Amino acid sequence: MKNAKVNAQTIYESLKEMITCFDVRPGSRITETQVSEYFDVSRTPVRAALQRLEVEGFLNIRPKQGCFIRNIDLVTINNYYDVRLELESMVLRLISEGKNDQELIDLSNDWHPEQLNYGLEITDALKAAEEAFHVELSELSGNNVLVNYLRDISDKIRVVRRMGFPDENSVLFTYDDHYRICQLLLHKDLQQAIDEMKNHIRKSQDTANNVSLKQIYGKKSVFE
Amino acid sequence: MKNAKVNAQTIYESLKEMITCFDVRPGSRITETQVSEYFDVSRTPVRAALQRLEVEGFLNIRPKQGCFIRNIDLVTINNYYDVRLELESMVLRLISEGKNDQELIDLSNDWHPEQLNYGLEITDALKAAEEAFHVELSELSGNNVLVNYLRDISDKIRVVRRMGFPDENSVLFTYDDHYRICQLLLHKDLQQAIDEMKNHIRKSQDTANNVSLKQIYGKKSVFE
DNA sequence: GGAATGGATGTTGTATACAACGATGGATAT
DNA sequence: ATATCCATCGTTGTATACAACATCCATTCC
Repeated sequence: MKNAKVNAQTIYESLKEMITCFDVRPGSRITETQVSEYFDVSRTPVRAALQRLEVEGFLNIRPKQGCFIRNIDLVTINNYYDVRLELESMVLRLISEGKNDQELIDLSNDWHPEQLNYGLEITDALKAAEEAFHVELSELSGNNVLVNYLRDISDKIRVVRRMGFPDENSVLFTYDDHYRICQLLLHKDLQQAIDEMKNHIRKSQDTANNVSLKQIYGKKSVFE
Repeated sequence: MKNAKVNAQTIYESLKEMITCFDVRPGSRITETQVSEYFDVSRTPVRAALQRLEVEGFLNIRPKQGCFIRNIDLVTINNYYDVRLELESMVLRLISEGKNDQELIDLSNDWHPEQLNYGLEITDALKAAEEAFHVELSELSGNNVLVNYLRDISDKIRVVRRMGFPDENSVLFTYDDHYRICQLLLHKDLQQAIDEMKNHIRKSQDTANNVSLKQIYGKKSVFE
């Protein structure tokens, strides 16, 4: 890796990306020396990045032994989904009590099923946009604590969530769901908006549960 | 400070305690050198502790400038309380769907209004027990993600929460509330348990909003 | 043969020196 | 008097050396 402005921050971001995209295998071990040689820096900024990742729950540092990438655990993933369901419902409730109609209209238009702003292809950009929709929606709640927790959940379920696009049909459904939820909110139909959101999230959760984790664990790690 | 097994972990814990109890004033600046001299260690373990505290939101590290203790902000505190209300309701729902009757009975007995296990005096131990009750309750939900978020919330609202005991009466009410919530859950009366919990939490939130923050900001910082 | 021992190696934990950058204040020019 | 520049100092960021401990494996002892 070229040493173009590599610092603790960029190392942190790179490692986090590698971990959440499973470029390093869950359960595998990485050492500070390995990473520092990979990025061509000293151990100091690497340590900072690794320690932060440990606090955020992406890996586990065992004293004098090494850093072990956290295993995926379907029970925990489901726990995240359950909490997400509750918090996103809260988001909708707060939005319906506030007055952010213009922002809601904009968000709604972004996902208009006839405009297909993000295309129909299953690209990384589309998946990122799907994730961003939920974050932007939460920001309309006006509760930043809520936003931060939902961001954290997004980080933790990213991989399995991105497997929730098996075909183009699922993409169309996403446009429909997002658009409809916004419209229901605009028409102050909170309860149905919540129901739609729950279905929307449960769909993603179901595919997560059906995914064979073998395709994840089969990948080769970057640091091997 | 004597150098008896002072390491990054203990520095982290000490600093966190100081910050959440306002032994260091919000908004004030501390430097790595200050802290390292205070604990009589090098900057290295201090940096680890400070960086962790930054990730957890207790302070803000400005490059080449210093670490600034995060200010208390009543809006954010209220945001935490609002999310807490939602998540503790979820806890009750999950408990009512599970089967942890024995643990519930134990917890209930701990707070029996006629036994007064934790006394009537407004001590630190009592306040810690109040906090522990909610954590232990959440653990009965079986959802560890939920437990972690509630722990985080506890950390963030600790100070204002602990001001929610103005007199002995409030202590008695705490026994009543805790006991009643457990009993309602045991009798599968979920909705009323949730209502009681909401009242219980709102009481704490109200006192938080009425507290004059001056008594917090008036304290003298340890590192000055 | 099996268990205990001891050394070699690898890893994180800590101390320290230096680098990079921001802030401050005084000197100087206009 | 005011604005600009420059040097100094303080602070965090990084590199590196060393310390402490865990693990592994060969050797030794019974």
